[in-house]
Amino acid sequence: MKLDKGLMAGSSTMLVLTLLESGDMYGYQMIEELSRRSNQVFQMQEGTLYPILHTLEKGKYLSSYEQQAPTGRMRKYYKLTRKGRELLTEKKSEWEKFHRGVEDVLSGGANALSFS
Amino acid sequence: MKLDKGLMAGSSTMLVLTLLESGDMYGYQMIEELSRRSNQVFQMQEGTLYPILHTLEKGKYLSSYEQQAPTGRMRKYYKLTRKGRELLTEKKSEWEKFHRGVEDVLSGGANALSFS
DNA sequence: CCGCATACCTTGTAGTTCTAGGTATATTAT
DNA sequence: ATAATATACCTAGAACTACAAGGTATGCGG
Repeated sequence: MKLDKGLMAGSSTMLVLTLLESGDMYGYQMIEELSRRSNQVFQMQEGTLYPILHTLEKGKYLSSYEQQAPTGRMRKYYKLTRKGRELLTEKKSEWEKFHRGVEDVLSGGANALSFS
Repeated sequence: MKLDKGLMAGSSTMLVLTLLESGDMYGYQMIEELSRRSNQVFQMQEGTLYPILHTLEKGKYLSSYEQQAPTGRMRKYYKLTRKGRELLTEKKSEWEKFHRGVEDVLSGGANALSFS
């Protein structure tokens, strides 16, 4: 990533699952799509992505199938399973909580004006 | 943390520096204050905080001094240095970029409606 | 034919957090 | 008095995550 890599930890899985929400994709494509959607902020490395995909597949969060590209090359597509969709829901909920927490701290304290 | 610990990676330093922006604090107090400001979302562990403080002090981002509490106990207060303020500015800027990137991906693609 | 983009993969390293301890003092409950 | 709890600091080792850097292979353009 172009950012502090620490920031990515914990959100990579959510980002990958989110991509697959809009349709099956193969690994290389996910890297490009993630870059495109984030305005080039996220440049995920292959060494980051592939292990994530393998772990998610082992855990039955994704399934995969091979398909020949128009060019003739083989591509390995990944598909969200039901379990994967559930995981994504959880991850998004955690992100919301985390995000709100950070914003609260940055703004000097939760509910600073909530009771006014 | 009560959240996926991966999510915290990379933002803990920013959160600690942010706390010190509003005044000198000692470690134990930071943990309580972080919890309070985040509505109990962030429960930083001592094993997380103290190494961060030591690393920041080694890097001259913080200075420290001891002071006796009204109770008689000694407390080690930390203070932001100029270098620390600069680091905080950087960290906040990175957080903004990261945060925007995640939201863009979650919403299905950057600038999806920007050109309409 | 050679270089580049595509497409997949793995190993080892570095960074971060947490667990699980340890030490010590002050307050509160028994 | 004494035991338990809260305060307050610290560290070593385990677990997880991302990356760097390597490898393999195919298709296309010059």
